[in-house]
Amino acid sequence: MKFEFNNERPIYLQFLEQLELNIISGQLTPGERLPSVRDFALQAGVNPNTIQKALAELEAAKLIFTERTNGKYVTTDQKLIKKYREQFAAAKTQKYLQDMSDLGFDPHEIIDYFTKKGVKNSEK
Amino acid sequence: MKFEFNNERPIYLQFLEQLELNIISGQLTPGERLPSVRDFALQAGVNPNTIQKALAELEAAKLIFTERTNGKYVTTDQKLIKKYREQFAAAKTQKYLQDMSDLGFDPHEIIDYFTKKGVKNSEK
Amino acid sequence: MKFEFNNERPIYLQFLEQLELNIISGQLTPGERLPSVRDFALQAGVNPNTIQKALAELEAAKLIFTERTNGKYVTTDQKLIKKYREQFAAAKTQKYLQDMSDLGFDPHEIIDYFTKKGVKNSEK
Amino acid sequence: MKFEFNNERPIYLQFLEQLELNIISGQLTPGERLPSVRDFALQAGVNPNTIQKALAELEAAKLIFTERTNGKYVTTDQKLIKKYREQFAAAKTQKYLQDMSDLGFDPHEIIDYFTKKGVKNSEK
DNA sequence: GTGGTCTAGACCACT
DNA sequence: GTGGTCTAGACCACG
Repeated sequence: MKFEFNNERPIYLQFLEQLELNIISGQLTPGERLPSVRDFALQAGVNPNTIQKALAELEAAKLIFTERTNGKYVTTDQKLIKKYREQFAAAKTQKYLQDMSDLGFDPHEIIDYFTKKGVKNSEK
Repeated sequence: MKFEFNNERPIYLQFLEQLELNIISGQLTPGERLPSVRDFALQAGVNPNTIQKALAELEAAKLIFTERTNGKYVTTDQKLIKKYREQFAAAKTQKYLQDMSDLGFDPHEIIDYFTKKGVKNSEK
Repeated sequence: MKFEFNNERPIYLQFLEQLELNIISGQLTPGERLPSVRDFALQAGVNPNTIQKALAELEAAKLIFTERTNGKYVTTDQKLIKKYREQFAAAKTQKYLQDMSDLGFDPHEIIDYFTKKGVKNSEK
Repeated sequence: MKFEFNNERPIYLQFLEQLELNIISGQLTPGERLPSVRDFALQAGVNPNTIQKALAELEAAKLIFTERTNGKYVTTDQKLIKKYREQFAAAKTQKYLQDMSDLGFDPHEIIDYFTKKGVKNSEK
């Protein structure tokens, strides 16, 4: 796993989001054991406290759980993962439509614009 | 004009973006005089300095200009506005595609997913 | 006479400096009658008050004088004009040398740099 | 570092320029850590906000960058620094030649005038 | 009345 | 301790 950060937003948030993405996209499989906080910190080149903070929030969201003394694991609740994935996709799509509509594109234009750009990508 | 802010991000940035959107979407016409800094501050319910900071950045981006002692105006450079509009749309689309792809949707799925949501909108 | 202003500095100052330059460079001859405040204002496209303020300062510097009810005239004191011209040139040169030296150019480099640029101009 | 201000121009601009000069003249080395905003404010005897404003502009110009919670640093992009140095020198030289020419000195006189003053300096 | 600058002082998130 | 944001309030030059 690779992590990249910029200075505009809190590092713990960026780490959190990138890890969350790895979980809900299926790149980390349900039940998989996570690296230790220390390892994460080394990998990402940040302070262990920063990792702690991020993992604590992911645990609050039930996307990971801690087994006492054994480490942290990706949730095995596949329904939950799917739910998050759906939520994410819906939210992003909603936001995208809103942004384009704010820009003055009407729905037809948005679809045109989008498919033009999208098709390019899909042909790579 | 209405302004709404949350406290996740700096107010001046949110104000800046909302005003920028009004300009590049054409809701504010080129050459139009903007409300005074003080009026904006009252409207938005924030301190005039906060408005000032946002407007200074928009001026640096050439989207508005100042006439000494007379007020601030939307740029009359329509090409520039169009350029920003294009950039904005491209960036948002790019980001949306990236987000969805990170989520594990492959390009065809994205288009399907999108058009499903998009078509709903276009039939309103 | 043509006047051009930008919005960064007070208009009356810019007008003042441009007029002063016209006097000490000899473009306006000693004793020459100046246009009326109103005419200046029309020519320059600014408020008559702005012109007044500038002319008042030039009068304080003795570069122009007022003949009651007859208008304003360029000073006839050629020594004074020459003195200003000298002062101006010395100040500008001094400042230029200071600036370049602050930039880390040593005197030889300055002369080289300058003559290179200067010669280009003189061959136009 | 010493800072001196007059009240003819905004303090933040004067501070900005003096710091910029220190960077492009090489007095501050690439990658060097700057004093904290608060320290600068104490040194210069002004409000931290004033310093902040100046530094924000230097950051926009890429001459410095911020490391979150750690401080601000001089850019490490030496090419950029050189570019600014060149621009500065060219602009100052251009302006000087323009000023002298406005004063009625023709190009040869300018060079004579300048070398007279310049040579004095170089023999110090 | 307009924008611009500045201060004093406060609070916040981050590491 | 760091930078960043925000407020309240003040003063100024300009036209």
